[in-house]
Amino acid sequence: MPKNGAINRERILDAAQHLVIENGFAATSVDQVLKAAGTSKGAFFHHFDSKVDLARALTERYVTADIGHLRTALDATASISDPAERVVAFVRHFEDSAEEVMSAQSNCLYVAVLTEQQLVSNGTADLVNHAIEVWRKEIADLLTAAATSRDRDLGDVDALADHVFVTFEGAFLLCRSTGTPEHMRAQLGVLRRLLATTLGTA
Amino acid sequence: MPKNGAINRERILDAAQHLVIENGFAATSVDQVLKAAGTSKGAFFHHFDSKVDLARALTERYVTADIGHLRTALDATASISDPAERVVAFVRHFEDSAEEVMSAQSNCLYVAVLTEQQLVSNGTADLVNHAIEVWRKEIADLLTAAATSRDRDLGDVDALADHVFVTFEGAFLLCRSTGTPEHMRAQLGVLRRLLATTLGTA
DNA sequence: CTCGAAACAGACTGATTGGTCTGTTTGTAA
DNA sequence: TTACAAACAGACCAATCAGTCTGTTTCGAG
Repeated sequence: MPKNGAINRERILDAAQHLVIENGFAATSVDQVLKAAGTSKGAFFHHFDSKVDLARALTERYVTADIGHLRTALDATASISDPAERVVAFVRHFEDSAEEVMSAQSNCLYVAVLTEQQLVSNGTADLVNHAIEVWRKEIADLLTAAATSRDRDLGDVDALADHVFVTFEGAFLLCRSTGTPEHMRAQLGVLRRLLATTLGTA
Repeated sequence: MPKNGAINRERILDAAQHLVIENGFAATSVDQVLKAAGTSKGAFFHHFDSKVDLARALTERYVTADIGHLRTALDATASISDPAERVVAFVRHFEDSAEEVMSAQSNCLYVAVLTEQQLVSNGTADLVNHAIEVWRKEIADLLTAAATSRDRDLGDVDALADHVFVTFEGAFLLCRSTGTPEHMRAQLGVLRRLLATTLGTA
């Protein structure tokens, strides 16, 4: 295998991710990406079939990282024996990393992808759906365990689990609009408080 | 004043709003808008200085309607004497209109606007900020009254108030990704349950 | 009826777009 | 060292873009 193309490919993805999160997908031109990545058109279309193929690859990588963050939070709280306490600690884990996340990116790639129907209908949104389903399943398991241990009725557990994703995305937009990244931590704090009260972890 | 231009202007805004919500702002061309509105380039640039000026006008109108929905919900629950009960009824009001909203639009214009940095930095996002602030203030007042009447500590009331906006936007994205508009009602239901528990309205 | 400005219509333009094509460089296996 | 494919560079192209310009229509004031 000649010349390690994977490195350049990653450089393109890095530059593209930054630009797409910042300006949106349609508003980001291939030429802009090339300039930012310091590479050429030949390289780009060698690694990607088209611009929408870039979106696919971008989302694929982002989803993998996203699920990685979920696993990290699950692992970090795995030793907590009380299921309700674990749910609270799980959310608090994200609160603790909120500043770090928001300083690295001013928005979520999912927002940029879901904004454009062409990406939703061509299958790129399916990748986001996968992430949503993984989050839902893992968190629903945590919540079900907590509900059982505290003998509480949480209603629609899947919907409650989805509310974590909803809080993240909504908070991203709130931060973006106000230019105040601190909202992310605050909204995760709201989520934690609400869950703690509901689970009786006062 | 010759020929009622306001009518045609509204037609352009209607067509543009639909296209921008569906495909995003940058992915929507002026020509597409003209075709959908059944008008011409001359008409468009007579009513709008530029394409970004269209975004401004679009957002302005959307914000007005958005705040209108807030007022409607406030009015509809104004007769409820128990402040905590009113908060719950306030959220339930949006639950009841969730299907209607989601059948009319598959996403929120705010998402499309906030996706593109050019619109965030040129002042269009400031219009969204105004809407956010109005919602925050009105809901914070409701929450403060409820907290006082039930003698509860809600923590950061502004952040809790913002969580309504956060839930809306997050739910829009969840619906959009999964193609399941029912998530909107479900997420508002989650929000209502969490607030009811926190306010002690069981 | 006239006249002037607002309200349009649509051909046109220069810049930018995603994508192609030809040619060159690079690394490796034989 | 040669052979070959992957990795890349960049000129090039047709299409589309936002925006301009010239001319026409519409309508209300005088």
